[in-house]
Amino acid sequence: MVSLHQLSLGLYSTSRLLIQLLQNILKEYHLTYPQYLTMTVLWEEDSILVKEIGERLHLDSGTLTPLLKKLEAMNYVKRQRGEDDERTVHIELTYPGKSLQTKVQQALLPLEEILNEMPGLELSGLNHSLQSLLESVETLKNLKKE
Amino acid sequence: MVSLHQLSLGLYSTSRLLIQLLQNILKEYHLTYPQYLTMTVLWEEDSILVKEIGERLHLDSGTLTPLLKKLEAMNYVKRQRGEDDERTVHIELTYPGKSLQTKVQQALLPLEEILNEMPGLELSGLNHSLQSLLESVETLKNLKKE
DNA sequence: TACAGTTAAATTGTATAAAACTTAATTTGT
DNA sequence: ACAAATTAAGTTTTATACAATTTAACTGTA
Repeated sequence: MVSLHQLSLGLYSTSRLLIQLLQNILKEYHLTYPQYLTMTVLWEEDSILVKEIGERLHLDSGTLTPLLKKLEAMNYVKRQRGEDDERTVHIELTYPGKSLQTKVQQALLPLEEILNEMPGLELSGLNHSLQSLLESVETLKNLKKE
Repeated sequence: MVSLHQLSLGLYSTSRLLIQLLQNILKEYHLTYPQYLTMTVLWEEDSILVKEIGERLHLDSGTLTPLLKKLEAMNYVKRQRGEDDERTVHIELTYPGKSLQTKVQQALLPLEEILNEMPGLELSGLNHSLQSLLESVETLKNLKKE
């Protein structure tokens, strides 16, 4: 039986330390990690609702609204009320926001390569297990909602 | 080659969602997850320096100082300046802090069992890979310090 | 033994997270 | 049609994270 304590501490520590490495690279582009994540969602699919960004990153409006306002202030995104449904806000990339993609991805490549070549690390297996655990945890969260 | 983006997002999401499940249980004891982690360190070794707690949890004094003051306000720990070295602060469990251990661990057991029995989840392998990645990331962080 | 360098906490400032609540707009059930 | 329920963002509050700076205390060494 795996200790829940050890598993959660491992996830928590590894996640935070890896993000620190990433932020070190991202700071050159004035992006925090959650801001970068938001941009990656938009690079994959432009013009998307706040709610949809939240679903993909598991973040809610309390986190995203101020974050998106900062990205707007940096002129990386535009925010527009939906015409059909006035409750929604559509997020669109600006030209500077789009051009950022290549630069940021290039800047992250060296770290990606170093990690993939790290001896004794089997990242694809880890990645796969993580997705399974994520699904299980989501299932449990939804169960408790009833 | 495993995508750094996908790996970090998996770690980040899974960590946060799992912690949400844990907080749901911990709130009955008025503990947040980082406060719980701090208590687990003290349950393993009582009377320890802030710096040592920080090393085990990878947290610095900017996070721990206010957190420990809250635990002190709840009467779970005592904070004492070192007599030999006035710069240090020793953290000790109070009696209520010690008694909390059994209660909290009991309360977490059901979730631990559910996760261990989740079909398709191989937690011990995940746990092992996580520790390897954590070590690699620590190594990289230390390299960059130079 | 001065004293530059280091160390441990604390403080400051910025940016998340997430629960709880509010507001405005849309949907639904009858 | 229309009141009730739901939904999407935003706001508020509390608690991290963490970089950067500050302060006080300790240490090695010329």
